[in-house]
Amino acid sequence: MKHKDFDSCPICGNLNIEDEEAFLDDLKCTTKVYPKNELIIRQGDVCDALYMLTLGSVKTEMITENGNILGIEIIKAPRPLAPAFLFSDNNHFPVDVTTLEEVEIIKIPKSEIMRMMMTNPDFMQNYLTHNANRTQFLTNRLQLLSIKTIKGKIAHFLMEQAQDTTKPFYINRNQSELAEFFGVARPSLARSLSEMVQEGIISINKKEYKILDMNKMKELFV
Amino acid sequence: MKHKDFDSCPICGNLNIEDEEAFLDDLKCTTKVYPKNELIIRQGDVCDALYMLTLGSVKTEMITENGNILGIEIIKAPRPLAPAFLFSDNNHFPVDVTTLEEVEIIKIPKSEIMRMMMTNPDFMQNYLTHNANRTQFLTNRLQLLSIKTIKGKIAHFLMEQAQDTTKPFYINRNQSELAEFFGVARPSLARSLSEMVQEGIISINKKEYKILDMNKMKELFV
DNA sequence: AATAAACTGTAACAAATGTTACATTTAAAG
DNA sequence: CTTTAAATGTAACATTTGTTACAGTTTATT
Repeated sequence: MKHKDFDSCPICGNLNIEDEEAFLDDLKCTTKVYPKNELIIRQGDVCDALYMLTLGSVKTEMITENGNILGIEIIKAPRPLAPAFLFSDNNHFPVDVTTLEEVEIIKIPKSEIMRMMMTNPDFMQNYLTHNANRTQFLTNRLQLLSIKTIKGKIAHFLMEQAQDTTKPFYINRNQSELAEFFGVARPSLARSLSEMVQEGIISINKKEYKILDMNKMKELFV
Repeated sequence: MKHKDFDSCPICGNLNIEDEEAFLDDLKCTTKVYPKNELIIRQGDVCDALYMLTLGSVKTEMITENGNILGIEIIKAPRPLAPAFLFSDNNHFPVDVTTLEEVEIIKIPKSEIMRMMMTNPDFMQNYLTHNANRTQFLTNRLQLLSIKTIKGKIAHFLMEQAQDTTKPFYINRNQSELAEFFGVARPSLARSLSEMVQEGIISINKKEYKILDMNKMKELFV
């Protein structure tokens, strides 16, 4: 048994071939196919197994991969559905999950996941890294969202993006995307940006940004 | 070697005594004592080991345990300092950490943590659970913060707190604490609350809340 | 029971952001 | 190069929230 997209799975990706074969044959799990537009996981459902989406795509209200919030997130195979919640004390799904097409889901019991981790260091490393990345992402979003003013968010974001804060750098998102990322209205963002330019804090040329006044920049984090 | 507060550590707490002894004796780690008011970890530092705070307390700018944001978080021993970041791809500390008093920190290499996990199922379970709880907490905060209006935040929060939405329930935080939790000003919260009462959506009696109109409640999540 | 402290309600006003609308500029498609 | 669509700049106004201040209420302390 060899799965088509096994390699691109964030958790099972880097395992070597031997392991992959043994891994899947060995795994006590149930595979299930769901039709299109079916609600497969309800908010509040107990999460006692890892749901690995292996074929198709589902949608869920969540924080999306590219950082937008409370939008509909579309998850495409292969990806685990909520790997972090499997081990939390309050192990309930935080959201509904609905299929967008016919999907295949492998349901792996928690005990099996733990066994795999104990026996396969790469698997454990991948699992931990995947969750760690998610945590870091969430922390970052939370820091950004907890800044009250739009100018503050801009300042935080730009300082994070600029490797060298003395040189110009590129942001490859347009204003609409940035506004959505910040959770603010597009014209409001534009106003704040142009004010920051007028105040001599930054300069903008298309998608090239430059920080001109670091002190004023830092004052914006109130 | 037996550590005083070993049992109250979220990760090493539930291990049985045998394990505890073997565990600590066996562990290839370095213990270090830092004086008061020293910056021991800088934002951006590479995080290649688990920093376990075993004695004393430190402060860090972060999301606090009780949910307040971008405030100064005070961490008291025993607790790991940033267990999630150890395994993330971009393994850098997101914040500065400064000692508040003389502290003792055990620095455990990543490889040792992995070895412990492989050999000690309880340890692995604890580590995973601790990180999972953190993730769930962050997701929850993010959902709350991403609601734009104060009334929306209130609605979200109350619906989460009420086990049975048809019966009255208690919130044991006062208005100031709630306002801080929501990241809004106290008088603004009071205004929104009293408007929701006037509109017949909820009733409030001291710290007893009741949801009166579920439909109007749900309309607030715009 | 008296006093002080903390908490709550509320009002007037300031500030920030959202909304709508439209002109202008830039990028993409033909 | 022309035409069209997308992105940006900006203005007027509405709405929400913050700020400050203070009075009324409740709770804790003595």
